[in-house]
Amino acid sequence: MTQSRAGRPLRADAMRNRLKVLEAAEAVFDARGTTASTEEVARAAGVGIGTVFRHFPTKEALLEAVYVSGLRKLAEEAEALASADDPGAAFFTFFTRVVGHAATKNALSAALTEAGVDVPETGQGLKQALAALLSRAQDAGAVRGDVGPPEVMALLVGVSRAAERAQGEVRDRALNVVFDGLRGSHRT
Amino acid sequence: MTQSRAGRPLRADAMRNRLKVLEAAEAVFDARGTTASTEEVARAAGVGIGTVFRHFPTKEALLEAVYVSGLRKLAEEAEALASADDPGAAFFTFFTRVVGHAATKNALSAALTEAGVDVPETGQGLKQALAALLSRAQDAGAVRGDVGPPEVMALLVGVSRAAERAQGEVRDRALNVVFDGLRGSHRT
DNA sequence: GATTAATCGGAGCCATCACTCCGATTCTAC
DNA sequence: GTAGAATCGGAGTGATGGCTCCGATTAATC
Repeated sequence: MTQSRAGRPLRADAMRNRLKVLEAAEAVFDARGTTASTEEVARAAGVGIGTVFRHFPTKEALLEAVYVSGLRKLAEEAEALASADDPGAAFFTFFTRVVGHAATKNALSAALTEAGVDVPETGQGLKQALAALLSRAQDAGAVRGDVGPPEVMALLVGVSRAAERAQGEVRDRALNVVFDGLRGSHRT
Repeated sequence: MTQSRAGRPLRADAMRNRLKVLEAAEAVFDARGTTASTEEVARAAGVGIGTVFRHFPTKEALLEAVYVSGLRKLAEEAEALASADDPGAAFFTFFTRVVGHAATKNALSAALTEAGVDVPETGQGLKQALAALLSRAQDAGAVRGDVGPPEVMALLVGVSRAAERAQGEVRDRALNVVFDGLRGSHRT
């Protein structure tokens, strides 16, 4: 049997390089889009291409690793807000932050988009954290009751995508429109 | 001087092929994304690659032609709704239709996204038609007054992008959230 | 320090794709 | 029908990018 599986400690230089590659990939994909070449990532990380492919056997695997990393950070932010005093503010703060990140980090909105489909386990973590934020905000009356996590995810993806282009005041006003919509129907 | 400029009538077969290529490009890019190869477009059109490049000297030019075509159709829809009886309904109907198209036509949301940036003249046409729809809806009190065409465009792009993934009821509910937000703030 | 196994690096392979070139074909004008 | 020009088709070119392979290097173990 192959003995490479299971928690063999991984050599020190290997661990270092793995991290360097991941960070470089994040930076490169954010700056130049997910079509940036693997060689560019390798250069940015200061390692050879072979090393990149050793750690991430496929470009897709590398991308997924970057996505997972980004989504995990978002999930952590969501969890940090989960016990805030004002559930409504917590929910909208989270929403705003995600959109803000997406505006500068190209890879993040892509990750968000995929999170709704591929469901790598970390996408689930984000969904759960978001569901918690949402349901607390709804209990507090800050968000209408007839939307669920899927709808919020869809809106999050949409606004994040839009934020890649629209910036500044336009983005803020568009975001406010969505927020007002989320707060509740204005009808009698 | 080169005499190819100005309205030389263009040979009959050339005109036919130009149309075939454009239609095929639209279909292929919608179905398989804008990364589909030019050769695939040529095959779908039933012509040689050389012919495609003769009419559209660059893949970018071909893409732009597809975008312009899609945006013009949208602009026409908007203009058709411009004189409807109910300005509010007209505005929201247009919004819904655009999102509906974007859900199935991959290239359309890309075109919309670019329309806000590259501003090929047809993008302007759409913007003007949209501005007219919006201002009539606002005069009728159906849409809040503090949003302008840029914000609506941003929302249109965002929701269209999201609609590529989220479908069915989720899409409808998310759309309703945005619509409620557009109708007006619920605050005192 | 020597041994051994894991890791590194990057030249090179193969596939893909945008784009060119030119002989064959087809349209148009007379 | 014919001449001549415009157009067509698709093999070929150059560039790029994902991925492999293996000798050189380096970390861990004794």
